[in-house]
Amino acid sequence: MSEAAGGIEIGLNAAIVAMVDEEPAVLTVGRDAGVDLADALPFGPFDPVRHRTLELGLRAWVEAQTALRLGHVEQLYTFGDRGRHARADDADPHVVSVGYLALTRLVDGAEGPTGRALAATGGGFRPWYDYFPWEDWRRGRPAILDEAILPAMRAWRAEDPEHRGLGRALGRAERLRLHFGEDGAPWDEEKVLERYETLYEAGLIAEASRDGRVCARAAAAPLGRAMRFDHRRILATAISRLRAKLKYRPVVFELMGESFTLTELQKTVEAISGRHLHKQNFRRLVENAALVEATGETSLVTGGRPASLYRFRREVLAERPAPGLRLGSRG
Amino acid sequence: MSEAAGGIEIGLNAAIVAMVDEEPAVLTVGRDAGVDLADALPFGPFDPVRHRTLELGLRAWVEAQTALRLGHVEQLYTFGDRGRHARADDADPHVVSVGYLALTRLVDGAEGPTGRALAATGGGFRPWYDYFPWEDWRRGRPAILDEAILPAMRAWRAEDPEHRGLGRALGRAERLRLHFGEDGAPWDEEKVLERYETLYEAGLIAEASRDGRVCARAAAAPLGRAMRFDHRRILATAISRLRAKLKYRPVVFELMGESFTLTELQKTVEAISGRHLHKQNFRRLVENAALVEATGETSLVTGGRPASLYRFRREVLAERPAPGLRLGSRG
DNA sequence: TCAAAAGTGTTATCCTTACACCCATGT
DNA sequence: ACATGGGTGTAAGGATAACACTTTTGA
Repeated sequence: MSEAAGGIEIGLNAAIVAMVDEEPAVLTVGRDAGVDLADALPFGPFDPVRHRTLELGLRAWVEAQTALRLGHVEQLYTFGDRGRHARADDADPHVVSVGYLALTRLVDGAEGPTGRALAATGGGFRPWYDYFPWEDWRRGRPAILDEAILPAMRAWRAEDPEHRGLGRALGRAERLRLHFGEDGAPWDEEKVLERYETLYEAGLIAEASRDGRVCARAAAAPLGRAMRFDHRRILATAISRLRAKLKYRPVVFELMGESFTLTELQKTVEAISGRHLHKQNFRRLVENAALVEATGETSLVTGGRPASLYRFRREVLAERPAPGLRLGSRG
Repeated sequence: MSEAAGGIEIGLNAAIVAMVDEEPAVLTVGRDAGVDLADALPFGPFDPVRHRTLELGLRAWVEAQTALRLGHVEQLYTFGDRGRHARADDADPHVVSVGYLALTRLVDGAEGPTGRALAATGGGFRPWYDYFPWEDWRRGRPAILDEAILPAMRAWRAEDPEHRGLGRALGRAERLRLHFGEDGAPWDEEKVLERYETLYEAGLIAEASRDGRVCARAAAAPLGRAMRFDHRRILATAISRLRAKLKYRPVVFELMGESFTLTELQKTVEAISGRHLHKQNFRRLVENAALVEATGETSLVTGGRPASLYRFRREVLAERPAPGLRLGSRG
């Protein structure tokens, strides 16, 4: 019980999310080291001598490197996987990495903190649906599902060795039903991680080849943009969490400006949850959740009738135990 | 970006939960080292050379040391706090600890794996409400709330330096309302961690004295049994998570035997969620969630009319996207 | 005058809550 | 017979889902 396993490093990985033109986007760093062609999430080592907590450590290096002001910051998961994190060779020091989700607001287009952020990291904000095109149902069912994913997944299901989950794990058919909505089952937008992991196992994700899997299909027509190490998995975790949290915590407002129209708010929620919402119901929802209040001003940039501007009512935090946008199945 | 912070150790802490006579109990290890008088959660170092993932590492040492078979295992949170984990002196190596929740079933009273588990660790399973007496509302509002906690917390609220949360943090009055149900607000049984942290901040938790806080009140009449380091915080996290998860995943069954009566199931759910449920509504809930099926047998040990025995329907896992006991506000 | 987007009112349906009553066994 | 716990039916209320329609601007 006293054998210490020394030589471990703690890495902090952050999925830093902001809205860029109605699109949820994530900060990626450039391929500065030239090690790999894929995008990576910003990464920083945790130094327990300088920082009292993991979150403070994260905030410190993010703010130092990117000049972004982080709003909501949330720990996602700690990964200790060998073979996923590091490349196959075992010589490098072991890195246990703690994944974080952070929300921020971009002040301006190209100037301001944001511009400097991009310059400093050599990367930039990129729409998260570039990495997960099958998660964007805002304009209906994504074509990639029926054209590429489901045919391949049905083949994978057919070659199922035992047609049933062993022990408590789900079998392939069940996972296809529950996570991908096969056989008329509903699509659950929160199951982003489950879908990613199932695709990974089925060998449809380019990253899986590093894990010693055959990726014939992945090589032929890659599903979404790849990322370094297991960063795409961290991003999938981040999206899952954000989509879930939206419903019981007012996190959207961390991504919005000071004032906004109800349509802008709806577009943001739609962008995050990846689905279309009914205008009328969404408005009533916001209304009787008392999440916002009118500023009295109107916005004329909409193209039609001017829209009232609203601001977030901070008071709800003190009023309601779980303030959020409890979108039903239709919103 | 390349400064490595070496010399860190990864510790794995598990809140291993099982039912002991209608009480949720947690495995604690004895004060073998004699270092501290308080109970501790079982702890093991993570050795990345021997174990591929954190969870496998955890399962390995738990099974080696306790002979328990773990069912559901779930990562809770990773703590890097200095000053909470380690004692104040900075000389010892930094430990980042990953908290886990694990559910298990005790096969027998004193023999079998359980007995050996107790013997091997020098500790045993102890009701979790020993550590959190204010969380047990099964027999109505706990007396300790009105007798000790709320008076002290009102005093703490009165000496609030700024009467309002600074920035996005909640003020003392709001926290008392939302987390402790002051001023007619409802009690939310999932806010176990929030309550513990508020009590900690208010100086009512014995453990806080190690963090350099004055604990006049804590010394006079300690609230609940203390634990070593920040283990009670990990346990609070575990209870919060389990209470929440109960509602959308069939985790209760990890704590039940193969077959059980509906009343036994209800008692277990009540024990975990810490509140009383209406019999009729609970039964209907279980019924149309299709979570169980009758075995055909009956139990005669109830004292009244024999009760039908049921077993968990594993098939729901494949049928429903979120099978659980969505207890409403009354159950 | 028309397109585009904002904003309002109303109804059917389901799920939650709550209540009241009957059944089978041991003592 | 009666106490004890097991088991069932049904009505009221509130939240959700879905519908169609009016209003105000710019071009």
